[in-house]
Amino acid sequence: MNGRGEPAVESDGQRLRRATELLGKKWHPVLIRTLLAEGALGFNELKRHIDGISDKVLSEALEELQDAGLVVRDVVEDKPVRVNYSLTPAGEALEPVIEGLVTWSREHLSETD
Amino acid sequence: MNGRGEPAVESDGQRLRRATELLGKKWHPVLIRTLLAEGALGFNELKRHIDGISDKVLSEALEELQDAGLVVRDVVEDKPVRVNYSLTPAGEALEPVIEGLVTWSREHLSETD
DNA sequence: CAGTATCCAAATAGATACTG
DNA sequence: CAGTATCTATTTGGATACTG
Repeated sequence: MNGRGEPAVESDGQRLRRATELLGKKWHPVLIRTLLAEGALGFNELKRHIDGISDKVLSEALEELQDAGLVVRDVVEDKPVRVNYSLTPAGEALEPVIEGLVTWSREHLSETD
Repeated sequence: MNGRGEPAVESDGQRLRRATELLGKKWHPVLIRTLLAEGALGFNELKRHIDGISDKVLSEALEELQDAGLVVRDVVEDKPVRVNYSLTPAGEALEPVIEGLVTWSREHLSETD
């Protein structure tokens, strides 16, 4: 099936691009790493962990991570409402990849750029 | 030493950011992956492997990868001159990380975005 | 507490044409 | 073959103020 030369399934190259595009966003890696280390956190809690991020940018980043299926948003109906953010299994599965990046960076990226 | 709270060495967070910033550039991962698979390649050769990249963008990307210490440029004095690009050990050390990303993407990133 | 709305600046990428 | 020069478009990130 599929008459012309178009690949029937997504290529590794495309997959790699989508993964690096996602992790290349300025705040995504540190957000994921924080949730890996701390478990579920509320919006402002997360914000305090990150340092330097604005409400708007945090809000956008969390939306993107939800859309990608890495983070779940859980609304706890209290007064005032509380919203918890935590990783999905897909998000948790990034742990070895992220640690690989940290290790690679430590061993091969000069500190003086 | 170092009186105030500034970290004496770069934190893992900063390292992670520098690594993902580098790999988050649109063409860097596929460039690295191509050089991993093919070894040394000339400018136009590399360009043919990539598909869709312009001279300018390829040229800039290669410069950035050299500056980061992942790629070496080797000028062969022929007529016409030939310039080979290949990976440094630091570049080659990315192989498992990149394969980890591909695998993670295949297993956890939905194809329908 | 958990966000939105605006407006703005900078970084990134691409098209196209030209050079030694 | 191996690039550089321009100009433009798009994407991303940030400051600030406001809302339920």
